[in-house]
Amino acid sequence: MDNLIHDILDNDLLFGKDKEELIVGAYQLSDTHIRLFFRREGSVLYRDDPFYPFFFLSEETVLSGFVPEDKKKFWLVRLQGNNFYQYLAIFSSWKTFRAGLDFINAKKITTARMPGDSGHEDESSLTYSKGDAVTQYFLQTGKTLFKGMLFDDVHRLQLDIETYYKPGRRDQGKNERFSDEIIIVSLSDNRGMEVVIHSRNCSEKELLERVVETISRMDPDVIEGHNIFSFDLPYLQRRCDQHGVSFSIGRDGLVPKTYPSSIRFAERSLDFTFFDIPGRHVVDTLFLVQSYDVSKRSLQSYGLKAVAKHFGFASPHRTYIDYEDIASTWDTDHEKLLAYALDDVIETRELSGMLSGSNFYTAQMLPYTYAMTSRLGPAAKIEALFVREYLRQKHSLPKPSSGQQYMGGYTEVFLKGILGPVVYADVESLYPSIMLSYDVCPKSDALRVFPVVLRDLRDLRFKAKHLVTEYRNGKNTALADNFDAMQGSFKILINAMYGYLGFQGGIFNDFSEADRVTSTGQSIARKMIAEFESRGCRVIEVDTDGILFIPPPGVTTEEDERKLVNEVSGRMPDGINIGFDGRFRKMISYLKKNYALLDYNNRMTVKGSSLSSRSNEKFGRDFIRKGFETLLAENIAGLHDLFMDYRRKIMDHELDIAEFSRSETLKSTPEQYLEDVRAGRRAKSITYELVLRAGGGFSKGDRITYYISGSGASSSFFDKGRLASEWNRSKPDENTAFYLKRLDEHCQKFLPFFKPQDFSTIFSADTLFAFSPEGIEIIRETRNISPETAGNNDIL
DNA sequence: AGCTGTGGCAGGGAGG
DNA sequence: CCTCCCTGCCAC
Repeated sequence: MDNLIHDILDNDLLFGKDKEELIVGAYQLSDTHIRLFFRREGSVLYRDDPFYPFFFLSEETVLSGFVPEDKKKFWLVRLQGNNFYQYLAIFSSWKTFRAGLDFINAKKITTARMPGDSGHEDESSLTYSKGDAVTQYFLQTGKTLFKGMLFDDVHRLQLDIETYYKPGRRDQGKNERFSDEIIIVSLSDNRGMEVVIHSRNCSEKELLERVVETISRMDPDVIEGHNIFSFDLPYLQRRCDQHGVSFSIGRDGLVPKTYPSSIRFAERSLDFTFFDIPGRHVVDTLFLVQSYDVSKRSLQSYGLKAVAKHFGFASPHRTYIDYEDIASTWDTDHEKLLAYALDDVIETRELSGMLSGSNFYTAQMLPYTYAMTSRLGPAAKIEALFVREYLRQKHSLPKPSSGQQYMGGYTEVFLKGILGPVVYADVESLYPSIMLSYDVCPKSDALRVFPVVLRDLRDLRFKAKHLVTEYRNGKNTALADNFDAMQGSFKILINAMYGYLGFQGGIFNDFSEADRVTSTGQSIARKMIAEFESRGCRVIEVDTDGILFIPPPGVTTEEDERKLVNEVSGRMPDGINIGFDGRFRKMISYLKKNYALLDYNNRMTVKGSSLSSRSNEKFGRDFIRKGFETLLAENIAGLHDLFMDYRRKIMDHELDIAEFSRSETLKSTPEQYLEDVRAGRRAKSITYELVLRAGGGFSKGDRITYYISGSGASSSFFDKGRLASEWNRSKPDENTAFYLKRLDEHCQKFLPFFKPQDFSTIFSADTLFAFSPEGIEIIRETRNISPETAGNNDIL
């Protein structure tokens, strides 16, 4: 158990099919044998067998911990995958894959189960075939795990297509979208190859043939693209079909298999068609970006160009062409379009290089392929680590417990208003630290794997981080980056372990342990508050593991502040450390989880859904931001001017569609929405009504950008939505009354900082008298009276 | 086909 | 008007 993770790294456990009687997992024991785990009558048995595709029964072993009469207590592994044979033919690298093939050929094995078999009939009903079919099937199902390899050593190819867009056609709906011709396919790889194949001098059919030939010749391990599952691959496949070109981009000339799949990012989920390319892994960088944004929440758009700019690897000489202009650019300046297409794949390469590394190293720890790992959520990965260790120790697995978690983080605002100076301190890795220091372990974890995995992951991360520093100092950037990606993969798993405890479907879930983690977190937060207060700090806000406070008068320099934080950190329980995490000149404290911070370089950051949300109109976000800056500068006349400026722009239709449109993500299918509305399960909504009226062309996961049209501030607007693309600058029909109402709603954010009378003077257009800030005072500080605090006051 | 958690705010439809 | 409830988005 000491070397759990290393053991995991050295063995391949692969999951099988989720059916009643069959194989639930397998190790690759050696080049010639695998160990198969299978279940029968409630228990898990295993046997060691010669290599797939043949296996013979040897002795069966019952796993420990299983109580046959107590079926409720133990359950067998919850399985993944759609065809366990597919998973059995997974090898550590393409080299061992070839060795397996040679093994089959050397032994002259001529029978195998064929693709399409459901795989769970009894032996007598199996379909066997001869000769080449074995080889074919072997290849068809083959995947590599990249055990022990460095990310840089794997051959990754990036792919992007451009189509000749005929205006008006795409808007007809999804079914029409394959009618455009492919004019450019750009390819690059991580070994410096960059090519653009285009149809300037050849037919589309010849273009497609060259693409298939090029990919086969390059023979990459991984194919990457931005939105590749929903656009590039299905498009290429469709056009190949139409031209009678074999879409054989898999290894050994095999064609991809497709099946519908879906992926979830926090609260949103989206459907896509998964492309399983034999012998290769497909990675969609759009998924990587969205997954990244779940924790960072820093991206405005998930489009390739926007992301490249955000991360700072967009070339300053990069060619930009609007979507609608692709066809005309192709006609007038095709060299420019070729440059544009090449920039796309180069940016995809950069993006993947930055975000893929941690998935790559996670895959080396898990019984999932690299492509699978890059699409899986964190809970599945955690569970896989546990299941793998249980099967290795030949122990049966528990069943998920039912119930729910009751507690979460502690959040409180003590002071509101305009405050400063401010220090931000936070408990380092609060939940993982608690789980380690307070010996948290699910009650169903009979082997007590949970704390061991957590500790090992932490130690491994520490070692990996150490290596990053070492290689950075030694100027070995490539190796440093690799180890940075590796420590990142450990970090993701460490942070996911708490969430897993409260996960309904987790077989090792334990809601009371999850509650123990959060309630311990709450008392640590309270202790932290008390310690800072007793040193003369005035606490502004606490949220879960972080605290914002005004240091006492004597503490003025950063050094003083750090010393203070250190002192409090020393007073915390063993294993719990508080770190200094920033200092600010001023802060606007508005509500829980909603505030603005002004640093010592006078840069302001705004946090919270009520102050800066992507679902708000851009003009509203700008108004609040500028308003807060003005407020921090205590410029009252400036606030009034700002309000008047926006009011005039709205009334004179001076705002551009980008400033007053709103965007929302479709979280269910339009059909599901209709169904729910009919059943009275949900109310009507502008976005879905809009999509239904547009008649197709939109699906789950799409972002709808719309505005409110018409006139009059009626009480409901669900039928007044228009797509942003329908807006006409020369005939602006946005609903002025609605947007003035929205402006007023945004003004409400400034209400707490003024007396009611002053507030209405500043944010009104009364022209009877010229506006004067005379006599208006900013309310600098309000003590927040929460129910809890109010109770304490009564006692006092 | 696969799935990490709670806490908090805003907006809008529905119905009294 | 108001409250209730749902959805969407965000902090941690």
